[in-house]
Amino acid sequence: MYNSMTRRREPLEVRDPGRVGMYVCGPTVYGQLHIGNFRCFVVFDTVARFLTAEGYTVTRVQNFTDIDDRMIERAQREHTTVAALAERYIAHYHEEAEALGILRAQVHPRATEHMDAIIRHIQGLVDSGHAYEVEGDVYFDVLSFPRYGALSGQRLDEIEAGARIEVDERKRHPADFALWKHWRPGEPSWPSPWGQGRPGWHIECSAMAETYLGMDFDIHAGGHDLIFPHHENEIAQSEAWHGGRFARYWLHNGMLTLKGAKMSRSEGNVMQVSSLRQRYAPQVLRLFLLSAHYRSPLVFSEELLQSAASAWARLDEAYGRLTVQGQAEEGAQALDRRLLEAARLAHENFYRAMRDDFNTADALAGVFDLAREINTSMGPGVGAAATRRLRGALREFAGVLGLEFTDPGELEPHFAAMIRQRELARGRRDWAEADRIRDELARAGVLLEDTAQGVRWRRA
RNA sequence: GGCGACGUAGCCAAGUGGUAAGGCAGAGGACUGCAAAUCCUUUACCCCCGGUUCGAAUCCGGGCGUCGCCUCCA
Repeated sequence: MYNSMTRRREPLEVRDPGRVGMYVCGPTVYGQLHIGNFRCFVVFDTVARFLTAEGYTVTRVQNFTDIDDRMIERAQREHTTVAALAERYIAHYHEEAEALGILRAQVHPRATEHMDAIIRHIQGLVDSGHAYEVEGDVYFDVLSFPRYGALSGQRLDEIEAGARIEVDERKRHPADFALWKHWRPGEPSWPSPWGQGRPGWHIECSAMAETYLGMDFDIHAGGHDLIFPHHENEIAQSEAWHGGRFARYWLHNGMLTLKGAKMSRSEGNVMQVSSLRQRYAPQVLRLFLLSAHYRSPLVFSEELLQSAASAWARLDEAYGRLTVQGQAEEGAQALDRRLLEAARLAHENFYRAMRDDFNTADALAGVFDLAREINTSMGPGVGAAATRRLRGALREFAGVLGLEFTDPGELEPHFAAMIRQRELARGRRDWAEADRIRDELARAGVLLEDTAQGVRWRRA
């Protein structure tokens, strides 16, 4: 898998055999989340699912940033408290995440619930000379950490030259960043050795990652836009205090763009998951997000979602064919063998692709290949054992990708009776009656397909 | 100005040295009472110009273009 730190693909070598500790930078919960935010969570949920399928015990930690400038600003504007705002949008996250099939992380820590660890960490940095206090603010001293810039490739003199940083005369270097911010009227605050105040943005992730995963944990993941300064600063804070390595592998997903620019809450060019969900099945949204490699930028468009919807229908219908057919005691040997071979090949291709830096787009190709084989060969003559194997294979692939097939269930008896009536009508070439019944069933959500092997039904 | 990514068919997209997966859309065909679904066939000067190599979409150099970061950001 590709490691942003080394800019190379590397084999996964975990700290503790059989275990993967993974920290995903979560959202700041000041408002609705958009599909671009969720690309990250879907991608790394898929990574976690895959690593689990590979036999690792995965501990995923995904935080909520529930105290920062925007939260304070939004709370004041809405005449509510920061805490209430956080509760509302954490619930919002969970609702949308569940709809998208994102598994709960083992831990969803919140910054405000880890003040002790945060303050201890800042104190450690102050004590070891990596941070300094100015008028109740505490800043990290980037010049005290020689490796600063290793992840992002930024050089301190260039950062200075960039001149996009507002000059704060109190800081020793323009790139020094706040670990602790002094209290101002109307803001939530916590007591600290430097007076009432609140943590800066980056320190919470260091403190929480260390709390739950320790140093030198396996995978630190997040959006590509977090590389600098957020992740760079996390590394500096953690490694300056503890020494050693903060995280082994850094994974960054590409941005989702809309109208030629990164989808961003501050830019306003967003598509809310909540509104997309009204028009597209969660599997469709997920398939769309996984249709490109996770590190590539991805363009959002309705056309692509339509395309994903058609693609998902293809897979779902192939799966449906497995549930309503293939019940023969003794299957046609040649056909069974052919299908089992297709399943074996799909399995091989799927996992090879996923092992290659989580190449979901490539992995999906194997799934579609299997779907075509099912569409070609599946019929009443296929044995039950082979059918079960195919169903298991498809469900396994879907499970790794976080997709769930529609289970058509048993056909209700009165629908079955209607289908039999229609067959009788067709037998006497009473097309008007046959079409009438078909239309009625369609309105009830049961679609009929007349095939060479007989009539087949599926749900709309 | 600095750091980084990307440019493959109408659209999306995989493919890191041996003449191009997969999906969507289109066209033609098969099947069908019709419909739907499905299957088959079909569409690529791999951004441009040089270079390395027996051989390059893949490596190197130079362009052009798009995007991200350098400020809150998944």
